[in-house]
Amino acid sequence: MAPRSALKRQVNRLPPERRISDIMAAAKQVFAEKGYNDALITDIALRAGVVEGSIYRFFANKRELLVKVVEHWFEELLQEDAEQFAAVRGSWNQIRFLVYNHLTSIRRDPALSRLMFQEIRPAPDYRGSRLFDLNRAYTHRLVDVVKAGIASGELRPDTSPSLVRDLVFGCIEHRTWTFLRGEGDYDPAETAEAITNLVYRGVALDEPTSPMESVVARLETATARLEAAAGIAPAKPNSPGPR
Amino acid sequence: MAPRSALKRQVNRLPPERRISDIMAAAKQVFAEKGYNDALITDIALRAGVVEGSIYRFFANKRELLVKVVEHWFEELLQEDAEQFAAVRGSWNQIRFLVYNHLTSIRRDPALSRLMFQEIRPAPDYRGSRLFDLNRAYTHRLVDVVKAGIASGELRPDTSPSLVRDLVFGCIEHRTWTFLRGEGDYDPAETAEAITNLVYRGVALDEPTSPMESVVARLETATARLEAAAGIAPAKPNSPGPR
DNA sequence: GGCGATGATGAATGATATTTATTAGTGCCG
DNA sequence: CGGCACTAATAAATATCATTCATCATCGCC
Repeated sequence: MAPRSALKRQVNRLPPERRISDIMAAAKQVFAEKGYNDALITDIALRAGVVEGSIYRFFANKRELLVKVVEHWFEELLQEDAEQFAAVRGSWNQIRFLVYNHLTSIRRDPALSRLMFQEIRPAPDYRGSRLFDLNRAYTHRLVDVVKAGIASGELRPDTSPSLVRDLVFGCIEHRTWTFLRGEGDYDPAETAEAITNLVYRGVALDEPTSPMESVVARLETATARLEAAAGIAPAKPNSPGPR
Repeated sequence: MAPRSALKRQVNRLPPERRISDIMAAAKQVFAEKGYNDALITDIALRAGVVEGSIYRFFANKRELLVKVVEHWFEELLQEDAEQFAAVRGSWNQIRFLVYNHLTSIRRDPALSRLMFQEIRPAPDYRGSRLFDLNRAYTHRLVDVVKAGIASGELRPDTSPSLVRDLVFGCIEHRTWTFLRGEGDYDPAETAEAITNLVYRGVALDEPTSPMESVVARLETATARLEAAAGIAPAKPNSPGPR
């Protein structure tokens, strides 16, 4: 066939790992700035210093690139606070820690959180994907907390751990949509405290009694309010649940 | 310029209202079946018996068409159960009614619910849109329930109504994602009961006591289970209704 | 029964993701 | 050393839609 061009071509000779990470870094920026649909492969290629076609050597298509970028972010998220969490004692403090952490993660990376909620999770191939497993591990910490709380006799034995998980993470996501659309802000400490109190009352046999642990306390910006609320609570034991 | 075609054209002469409703009906089907992105204007036009260009006489673009379709659906949803709800007494029953209704609406129209959650709500122009107002009205009923419950002394005075709203609707949406992706199902009655009990305990001064009202009971698909659970609850009459 | 006005038509346009023919490098074998 | 085959980068071409617009069918009016 006829030659397509007579121009001399510049060839990018960086090693593949480097080009991949350049592409992913560029993609992360562009997806975050413009969202999935408005992010152009051309933009990403330009910012990564490669040409469109090169992206397709490493990623099957635009969506796979998105998935890889979000996976990478989520993996970091998951590791970040594992040892901190291990030090927290008591159901109330543990729930609060996880709520606070989630609120903080969303606030730190609203654009990627949005991509996760809006583009990744609703997709029909989400279940079975790596991100599904990662997210499961992430939210499962709360399930374990509830199970442990039941086992130790602190929480009602008829509590459904997965329902608590949906209650907590659902509430957080619902509450953060305004922020995710760029229309407002929230105080993670204050919000975490309010959510935790409400949920804890729903699952505990007694009102919160665990001492505020230092790990958690350090995260607080509204400690005074918290202690006031803890003082109010009437300590009335509950009847055992249905079934 | 040169004529574009020598073929005789068939002209659709239905009245505009009819063509608009045909287009919206077709769009509703196609969006529901394929989702926003994979729905082609060509498909919609074909199914509506009009030509692509005609759609643009009535709708500025594909997205406006989507918004109008979802608005239409949501408006019906909002009216449907207003008088039913008015008959429900007691915070527990009211919360349960709203939760049950939402779970049922999602289950009845998963595709449109998805479009609402995935395409409409995250958009930057959502706030200020008609759907924002409609959704606000929809969820505000729960806010009113909580406010009334506080006023009547049934619920804790330090309860945040908007937090309860986010807790409840967030939980429901989180819990329904599996179903929305077409991967499972749930029993609205059972789920509503579980959510309501958990949330109610978090906000109530005492354990749930309202009798199951007939309006709610009629909606049940798992009546037996519900009544068993109700049998357990200590029968203590409630303070009078809202306001 | 011609004459504008109205609005329906569907081919053209434009924007983008993706594919592919082509070519720049790279190293091996003679 | 110098062609030669292989790999991988390039950018032009293609494919897929949403959207626009020049044209024309139809209707009401005279």
